[in-house]
Amino acid sequence: MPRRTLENAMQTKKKILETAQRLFSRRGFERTSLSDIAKGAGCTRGAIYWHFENKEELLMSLLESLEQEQFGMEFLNDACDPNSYNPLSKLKKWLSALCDEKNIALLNSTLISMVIMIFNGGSNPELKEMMQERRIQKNELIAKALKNIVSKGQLPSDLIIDLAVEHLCVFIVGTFHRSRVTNTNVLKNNFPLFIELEFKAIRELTEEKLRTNSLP
Amino acid sequence: MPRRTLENAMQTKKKILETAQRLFSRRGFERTSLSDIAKGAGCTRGAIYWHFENKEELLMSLLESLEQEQFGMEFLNDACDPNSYNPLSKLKKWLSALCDEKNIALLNSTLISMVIMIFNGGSNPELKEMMQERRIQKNELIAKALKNIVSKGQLPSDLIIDLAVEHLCVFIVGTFHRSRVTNTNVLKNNFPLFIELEFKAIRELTEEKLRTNSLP
Amino acid sequence: MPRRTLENAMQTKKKILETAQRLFSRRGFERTSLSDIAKGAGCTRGAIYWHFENKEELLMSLLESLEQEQFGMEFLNDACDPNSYNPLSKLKKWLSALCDEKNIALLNSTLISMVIMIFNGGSNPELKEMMQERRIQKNELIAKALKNIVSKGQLPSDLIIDLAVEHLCVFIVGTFHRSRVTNTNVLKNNFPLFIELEFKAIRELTEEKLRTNSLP
Amino acid sequence: MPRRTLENAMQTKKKILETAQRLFSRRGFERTSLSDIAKGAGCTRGAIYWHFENKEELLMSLLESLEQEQFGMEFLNDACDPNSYNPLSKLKKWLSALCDEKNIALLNSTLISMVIMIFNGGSNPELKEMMQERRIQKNELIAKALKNIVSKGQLPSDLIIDLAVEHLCVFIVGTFHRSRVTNTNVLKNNFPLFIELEFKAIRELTEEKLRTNSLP
DNA sequence: AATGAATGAGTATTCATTCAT
DNA sequence: AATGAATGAATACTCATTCAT
Repeated sequence: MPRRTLENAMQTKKKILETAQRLFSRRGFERTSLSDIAKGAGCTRGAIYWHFENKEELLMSLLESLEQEQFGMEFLNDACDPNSYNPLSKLKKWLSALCDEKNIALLNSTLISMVIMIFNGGSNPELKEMMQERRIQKNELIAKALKNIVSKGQLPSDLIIDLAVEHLCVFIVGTFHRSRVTNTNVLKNNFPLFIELEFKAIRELTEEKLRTNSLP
Repeated sequence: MPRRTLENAMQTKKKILETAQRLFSRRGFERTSLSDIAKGAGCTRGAIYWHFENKEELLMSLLESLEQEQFGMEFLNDACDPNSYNPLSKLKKWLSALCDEKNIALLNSTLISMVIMIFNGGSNPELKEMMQERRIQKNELIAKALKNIVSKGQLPSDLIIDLAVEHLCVFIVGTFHRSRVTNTNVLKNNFPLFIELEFKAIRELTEEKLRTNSLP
Repeated sequence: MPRRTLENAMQTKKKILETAQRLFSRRGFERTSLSDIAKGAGCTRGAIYWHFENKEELLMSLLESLEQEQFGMEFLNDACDPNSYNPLSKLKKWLSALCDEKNIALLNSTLISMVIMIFNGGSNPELKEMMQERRIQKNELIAKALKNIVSKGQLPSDLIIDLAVEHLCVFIVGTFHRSRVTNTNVLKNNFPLFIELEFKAIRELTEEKLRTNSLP
Repeated sequence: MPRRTLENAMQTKKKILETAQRLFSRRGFERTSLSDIAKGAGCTRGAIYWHFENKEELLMSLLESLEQEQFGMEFLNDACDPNSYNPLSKLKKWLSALCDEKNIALLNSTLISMVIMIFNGGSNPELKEMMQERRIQKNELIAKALKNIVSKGQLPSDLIIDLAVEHLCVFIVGTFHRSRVTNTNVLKNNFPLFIELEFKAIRELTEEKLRTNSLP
């Protein structure tokens, strides 16, 4: 039963995207055939090719939608704003958003695992590079936020920014991946606590570094 | 020129395994064909089928060898030993091993990325479960070590073990993944420092939790 | 902006035909898709189907237009006219037309190559037969012209018509194909000369045949 | 029923080649699918891919075999040999070979029509260029032969080589194509005669050119 | 112990065609 | 008169697997 109106066409496209997301996440890009997607979306392979150039473009379309689903990025941007009154709290809010219900749901049920897989699998070098670049940009944003926080006196003025960024990244990445695989709620329930500890650690970073270095 | 006996056969098998490891790590399981492996190993597809049931079994053989390449596990076991004089230092040593040259090399160049990919991609459910189980076991081992350390008075007696395990795991997993993707040496060069900070955080965990909970 | 009536429709059809001619000639029938044609004509596939039954019918429409673009046929007809004063010069004029600028352009840039290709490729048997018939008709026309020329005393009365037709056809076909592939101007620049030589040869045909046959 | 011995494998390859030749000639390259060939050869598509890289390579293999089936090339080479006693007769022999039974059979029943089609159809630009080059080489060979014949005094010393080559080529190409499409035996039966006339024409070429040029 | 030949199912992609709007 | 959406069959090609030798 062919759909002919614009409305129906949009629905078809949406269904294809949804199915692709579901299947790519579940089985991975390679192991998902366009046949599978077509079957799942209730249309033919041909219909997919009407809406998308090819399989890769379908993936790219999916990834673009990821961009817009990023939670809490406004908080990170706020933390970089020199006019912000309390950038530290903004940064903490951003970290909190990483572990809230909605984000965890995103992590577990959607594109993320696909993205990780694509990134880890050697699949698409261009895609990989694109992601690498995005990571670097985010690191720079974090550095900027930290500098801003230091300038507001909320973190020690002798903070070694690179080190702090790295420590924060380890914490973020760890939280991210741990959230995906753990089956307890320990992390989720204690995330505010962990955040506090994280900033305590950052605050003591320089001092601790001096102490460590002075050891034999 | 007839290949003479066992010796040569073993060499063929070894070459197949090495090539498979290299290619699976680089391109992923799906995108690596037996033809590729055969070509890389200097034999024919048929030869692979002499040594392995099929492609999956070849993968499994590879994974078994992973087990034996785990670095530093003896330190974690030592940290659990009630007779150990200084279990905390053992635990620190285990953590250190995670970020030393050899382990980083392992992370970046071998099976690990393959495993992650296989784990993230839904390829093999049994494989996934097997890995989940191993993770739980390791968590329990860490819990045991922490309890042992507490009993030796090296960590506060009111330490909330679950919380500490989780915090440590976030740190470990974060370090692990961050090592794989970063292109700077910041993490590697400051790992001892990060470990010290980690234990400082753990030491303050309970106290901080009480303070956080008492907030409005 | 509504396309107003017949005028625009005709223009669309014309554009489709032009594009089809160009693309069929360039890439061949099989390798040209209706999508390509639609794109080239600035319309959609659907529009093509409004004007033509299907791809084959589009081709047939194109071929019909070939009929009318035949250059110089009036000269050949003139050469057959018993009332013609100088049929030989008419025949020469017809041959000349075969190699003039316009015809060469036609040969190289239009349907002809398509026709040859279709004819050589077994695509359409009916088409093939249609062309075969046309060739026979043309041969008969040439025979008629030669007889007329003989009757006017412009060629020897003992001319073996069949032989002369064949010789002329070899010359025509050779010129035709050679024009298409050569990249020099030698043929084009010397065509009048070649025509003179051709008739010289025809004039000596019978005599030469007798000589040849009398050899051991 | 899989074939396993070398002998059988060769037979399979041969059958594939034969079928491909037959089908390519009959229906053209594009319109012949590997499925058709496999069916005709009594094997699977996979078997074709065992013996040939892809469809194009299968075609190339076929074309290479054409090279070796070229009749009479030794005569053309002989005609170029400065030590040849009678190069003119060698050249005539080469022309004769073009129209003998065996060659005509080749023309009508084998690869030739495929080659023509491929050449006319825009199919493969590389293939086209390859053929163009071969044609140029052959022209040069003919020029060489004519010069040799002139040097032996068998053709006038003022012969304009380029012109003679072109005239000969028109004759050859015309004969070639006319042989393919005609349904009478006139050409075949009188070919020696036509050759004699051809050389008569060439002999008079320069003289005739001077006469033509001096016309108003 | 290993090769070389072959199978057959599966994959992405193309394209002529249809048809509601 | 023409569009845009969709179908479905066909196509070249890949690859895990089988098996006689």
